[in-house]
Amino acid sequence: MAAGEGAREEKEIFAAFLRARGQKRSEQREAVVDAFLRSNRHLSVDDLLRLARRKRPDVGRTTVYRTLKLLTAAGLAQELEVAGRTHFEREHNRAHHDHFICRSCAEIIEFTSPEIERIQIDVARELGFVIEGHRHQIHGLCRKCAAQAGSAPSGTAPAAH
Amino acid sequence: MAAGEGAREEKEIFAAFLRARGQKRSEQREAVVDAFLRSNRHLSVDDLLRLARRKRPDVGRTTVYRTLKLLTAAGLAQELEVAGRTHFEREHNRAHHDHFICRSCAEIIEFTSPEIERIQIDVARELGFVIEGHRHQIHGLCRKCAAQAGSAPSGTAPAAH
DNA sequence: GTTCCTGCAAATCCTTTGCAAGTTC
DNA sequence: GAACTTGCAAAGGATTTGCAGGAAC
Repeated sequence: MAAGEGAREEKEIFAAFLRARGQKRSEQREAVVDAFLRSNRHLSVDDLLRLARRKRPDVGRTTVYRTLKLLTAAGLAQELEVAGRTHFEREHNRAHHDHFICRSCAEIIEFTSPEIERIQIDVARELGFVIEGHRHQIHGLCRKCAAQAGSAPSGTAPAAH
Repeated sequence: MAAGEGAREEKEIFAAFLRARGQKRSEQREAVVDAFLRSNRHLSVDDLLRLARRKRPDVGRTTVYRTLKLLTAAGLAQELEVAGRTHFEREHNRAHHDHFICRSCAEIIEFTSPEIERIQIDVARELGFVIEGHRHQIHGLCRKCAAQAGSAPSGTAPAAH
C-alpha cells in the first residue's frame, strides 16, 4: 500500500486543529483518522468503522461519526452522497474532482474538468454568489455495466437531464 | 398566481402514467399532484404536505411520499438534496439546470450552462459511461448574504474545492 | 483534578411498510 | 366485487445525544 503519502501532513493539520480548539487526542480517534487517511477511496461510516477496528477493535460507531465531523471541520474530509448513503473522502490537497456513479455496480469514477470549474466560477461571479464548495455527481452506467445491460451504444448518450 | 401554465399537460401525462400501470386516481393523490404542479419552487415533503392539506386536510404524509415517488417515476418530479433534506422540484419540460444553494438563507438559485452539459457528455463518452442524470449543486453564499457577511468582495471566489 | 472522550443505549429524524377500512373502476 | 389507496401505527435505517466511566492534560 503506497497510500499514506500526504498522511503525515494531514495528521499534523488535524493535531493542530484539535489543539486550537482545546481538544484532546485519543487512541480511538487516532485509529479512525489513520484508517481514513490510509484509504484513498470513498468510505461509508461502516467501511471506516470496519477499518478502524482492525487496529482497535473497541472503536465505537459513535466515535467514527464524531471523528468524521471533526475531519470535515478540519477540511480533511468531504461528505458525499451516494445512493442515499453518506460517504466520505479525503479532501486535503486533492485536485477538485467530480463523480460518476454507476447505479448498477455502485462504482465511483472521479473526473476533473478545469473547464467546468472555470464556467462555474464565471456564472457565480455573474450572480454575485460566493462559492464555498460544490457537489457534482453524474449517475448512470459505467462501461462494464452498460455493456452487460445489452445494446446501449455508448456513443448515444440518452437524455441527460 | 400565474403558475399553472404547463400543469394541464403534466396532469394528463400523470393520468396516462397511472392508466398505463393500471393504477387509479384518488382525491388525495390529486390534491398532492395539484399542489406540486402549482408550485414552482423546491419543496420538501413537509412543504408539499402543508400545501396539499390546504385543499384536503385529510391528506396523510404517507400519501405525499407515495405520490412523489409516482411523480418522479413519471418524470414529472426530480429529487434534490438540500442540506441533508430531500426536496423535489418540477422536472417536465424544464431546461436542465443546476443549483446554487446559499448556506446562509437556504435560497436556491437555478442556473443553466450548456457548456457544462456538453463537457459532461464528452467526458462520459471518453469513459464509456452512460449518463442517466446528474446532480450538480454549488453551495456558498448568495449575493445578499455575502454582502451581509462583511467584506467578501464577490470578485474573488475563495477556493472552490 | 478538570476537562475531554468513549461506548452504550435511548432518542431523533426521515422514510418505508403492514394492515384494516374506504374508494375507484 | 376486485383491485387499488389511504392513514395510522409500527418498523427501519441512519445519525445524534444523554450519561456514567475512563483517559488525557
